[in-house]
Amino acid sequence: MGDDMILAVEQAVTSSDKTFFQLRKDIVEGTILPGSKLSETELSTKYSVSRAVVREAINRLESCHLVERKANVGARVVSLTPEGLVELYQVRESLEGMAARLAATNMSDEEIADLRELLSTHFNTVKSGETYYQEAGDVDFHYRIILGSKNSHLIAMLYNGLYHLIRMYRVQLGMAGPRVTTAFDEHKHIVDAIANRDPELAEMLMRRHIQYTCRNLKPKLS
Amino acid sequence: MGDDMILAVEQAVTSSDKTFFQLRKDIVEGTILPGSKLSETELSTKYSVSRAVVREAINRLESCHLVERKANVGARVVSLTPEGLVELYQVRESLEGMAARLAATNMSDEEIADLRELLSTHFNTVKSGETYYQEAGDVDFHYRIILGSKNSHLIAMLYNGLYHLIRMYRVQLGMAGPRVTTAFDEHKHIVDAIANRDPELAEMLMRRHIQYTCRNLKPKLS
DNA sequence: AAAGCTTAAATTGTCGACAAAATAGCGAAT
DNA sequence: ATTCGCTATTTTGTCGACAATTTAAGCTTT
Repeated sequence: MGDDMILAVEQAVTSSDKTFFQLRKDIVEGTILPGSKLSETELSTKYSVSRAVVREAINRLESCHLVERKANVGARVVSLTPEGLVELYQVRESLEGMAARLAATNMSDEEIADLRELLSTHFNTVKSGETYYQEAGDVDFHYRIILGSKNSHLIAMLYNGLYHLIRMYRVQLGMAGPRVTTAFDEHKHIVDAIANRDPELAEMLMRRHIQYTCRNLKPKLS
Repeated sequence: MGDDMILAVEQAVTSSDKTFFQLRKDIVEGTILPGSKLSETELSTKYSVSRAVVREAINRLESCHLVERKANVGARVVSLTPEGLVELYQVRESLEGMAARLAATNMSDEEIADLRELLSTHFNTVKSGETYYQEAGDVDFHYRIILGSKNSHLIAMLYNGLYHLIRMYRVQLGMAGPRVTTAFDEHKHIVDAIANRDPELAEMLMRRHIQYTCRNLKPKLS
């Protein structure tokens, strides 16, 4: 079970899809470095596809904010900056706060029970010292709450839009920090608020949680 | 001076840009009806461009959430539903609330003064009965605060992503409601909070303002 | 030696044609 | 008459080639 379980729902039907997924993976995981140029001809020979599908893939990457393109010039992988990280987490705080708020109303009792179970599983694996579950568990937790909001725009913006960029920052900063146990407590309080059907509190706790995460990541980049 | 002054910064350099802008305008303003199919060949003959540029334009429209595309099937203009409107305004409340919060910190004194001036101009034109400034004035107000956040992600998501869809709903619902004066008061309070450098209050007032707007729009669609 | 212009190479933008998939239409069987 | 299956048509996906723009190189000039 890898850390890309959240991608399971995406299935590549067309050749352009495959190229898009591959390119996104290479960018997010650092195989293609931030700031590097994406040559259409070069990539088309590398992946053995036409330039048209590479173009389409690059366009989609631009929509994810993973590459920047200038007309008649070309596309480059985005550069990671401390300011960019802060801006990204401000948006994330806003959207995931709203997601938690909505989840407190829209998640079913069963979904909440599943979330609790995930949390306890996560807790046991972390306690037994297997830290490599850490990021996957965290992503899964947040993802379920986003889905629990039942808001398709929210889901699309976070999942198709920002999460890959966030992960790219995480990878470049050398994975997660050491604040596993505190993050676990924060997650638990958020679930409690959702289970108590308290939208205000759920939003506030989620926003604080993300603020803490940002403060934890920020010093690593500068 | 039309209601598309906010688009002034966008300039079409490539043929695909023009097609994208044209298509977006036709969809947002209702020339192409919600739910209708977008045939690539048909559009390519209609706009006298190649199918490739139409494809690229449609892909961009999909990123704006204005069309939905299924592989090997085609693209359709999104359908407008009451649930979709609510979801859209939930996201908008979240993002613009954050924009107001950030604007309270990041807007310069000069920008705030300009905003105040815009508001008084708006007030005078409304008082003199020229209601056709209404929507443009409202959009301009919100747009300046979004820019004032100085957060590029926020700006991109709202401006390139959601505002056209919001406008599409507004057009389909027969333009704005009659709550001009109350909205003006709300705008004024928001500017006051920003001028007082009070992020918490600015966010809260903006969120309430958008909630009211949504409640005002909602009964028209069902 | 440095700056500016001219020309050559490389890259992106656009186009028409072919391949693959899905839809529509027709006919046969129940 | 309806359903199932087959064929034909339409539509999307992919490809290679050409056009337009940008970038790089070389030359001239000061």
